[in-house]
Amino acid sequence: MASDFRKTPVRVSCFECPLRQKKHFRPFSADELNFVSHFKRGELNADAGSTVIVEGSHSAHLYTLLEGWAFRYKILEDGRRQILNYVVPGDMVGLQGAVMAEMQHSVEALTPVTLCVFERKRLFQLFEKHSGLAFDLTWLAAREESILDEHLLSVGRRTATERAAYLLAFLFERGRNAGLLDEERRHVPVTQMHVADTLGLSIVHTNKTLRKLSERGLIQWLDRGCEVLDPEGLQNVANWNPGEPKVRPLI
Amino acid sequence: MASDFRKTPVRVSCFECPLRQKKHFRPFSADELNFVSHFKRGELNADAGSTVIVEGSHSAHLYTLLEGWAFRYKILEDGRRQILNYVVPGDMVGLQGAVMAEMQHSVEALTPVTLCVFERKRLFQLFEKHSGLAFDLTWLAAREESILDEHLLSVGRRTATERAAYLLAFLFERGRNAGLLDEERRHVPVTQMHVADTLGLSIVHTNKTLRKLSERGLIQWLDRGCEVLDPEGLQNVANWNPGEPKVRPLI
DNA sequence: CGGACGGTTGATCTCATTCAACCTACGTGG
DNA sequence: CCACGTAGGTTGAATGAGATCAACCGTCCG
Repeated sequence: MASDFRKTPVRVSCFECPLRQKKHFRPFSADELNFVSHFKRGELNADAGSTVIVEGSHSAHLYTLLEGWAFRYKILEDGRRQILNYVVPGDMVGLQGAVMAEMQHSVEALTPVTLCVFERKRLFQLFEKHSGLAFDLTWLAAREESILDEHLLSVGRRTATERAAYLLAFLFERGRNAGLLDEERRHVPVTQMHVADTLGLSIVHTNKTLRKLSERGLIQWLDRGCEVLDPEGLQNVANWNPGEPKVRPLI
Repeated sequence: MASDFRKTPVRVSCFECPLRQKKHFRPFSADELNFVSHFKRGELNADAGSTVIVEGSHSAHLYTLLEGWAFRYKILEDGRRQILNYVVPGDMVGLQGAVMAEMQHSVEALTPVTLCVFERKRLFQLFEKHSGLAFDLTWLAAREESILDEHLLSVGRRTATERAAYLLAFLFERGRNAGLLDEERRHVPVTQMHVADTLGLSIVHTNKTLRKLSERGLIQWLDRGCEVLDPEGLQNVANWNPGEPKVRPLI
């Protein structure tokens, strides 16, 4: 599983970072850009299905997803799995391991992914010399927190149909903001197993619930993934709205 | 609801902060202590049951809980409520509102509480001049995240009994570390309604589940609260362990 | 003294799990 | 080239965990 890694030296320079160009991300100052380009130590490539970070590990690195889809999850001893959140380009993973002792969750790639690798040791330099970036880091952590809040509300209090609608609307929104989805590419690369493990449902019931959403014309299920036909319809079913897409930081 | 506030000028000086003395919190440097004592603009007192922060508000403040128990929650339009996490002394609330636009959840007092009030505007000074405290802020955010991860695992994948055991073990642990509980005072001040809304269960089923835990001698339910008799027993039922209690930052 | 709040219990019902097939697409090795 | 295994998806039937409904009790409080 965690075998197909190619850890290469920096390939995409931060100066030409494809993410930075997108209007969804806040621009760096020249100074910050310079720092980040030194902070970045390399890139990590991993195939779909490979485990990028293992729960319990003490990694010397933290990462920003540069390309592809991934997800964070936890498992109980007997194998029950809960997917905690999804990772799209611009999201940071491994911060927990960096500021606390060890990782409390694992991360797995949904598609082939590329991650920027940063050295944990240098994190304190970021805090010391670049308060703007430090603030951004906190911003990202606060945002992850508010996403988890919404997921918790969903799993705890929404019905199966509402949950499924919420999740797909959420994934569509995130994918769109990260530039992974647009009018042509509307394909969210998850299996029904992923949906089940995110929503806290069995796979059979997930299947039946998704089928209902299909029949209502809100989504279309394809091979290993889902096409969101009516994002707003899903939002209505879930009684959720994503709020204005804000410019977000990137490290 | 949000009526019984007494916002007073600083009463407890940070120099004599009762929390700082406890060995669970990391000590401040003289410089940091000085900054924080200026950062703090006052105290907020609220009665049990009062709403301290309302979802959707744009508060000019952020807070650290100095005394008492509180909780964060979200509600759906039709009234379904999900409790997201509990707040104990030393925990910060309102950071979301400070770094992002507005609060995405509400906060309510479980007992009479005292909060230290900080001015949001000054937050950037903290990042600029006190990287150690900025790091601590990130540490706190990362920790909140890992707690939410565990809650999500619980609500999504644990059985009702496991969930209840986890929650009570968790609350006991947090209360103990924050100095709210000890050999004499073992009373966790929640109603069964709070437990239900945390676990995503109905109140009836929560009652029956808690009863089973009582019968097994793990807890004892009292008026408006619960006494944890066997924390380790609960941890075993839930298949959860809290890990080494680490020294934590405080702002 | 009435009402609100918190807790308790039994009966019934339903949403979701589990079990058990079965189907298709895909990849691998004989 | 076919045979087989695996991954993902689908469907019906049986079962069960938890929700809902409906009482009822004690305590506190205005």
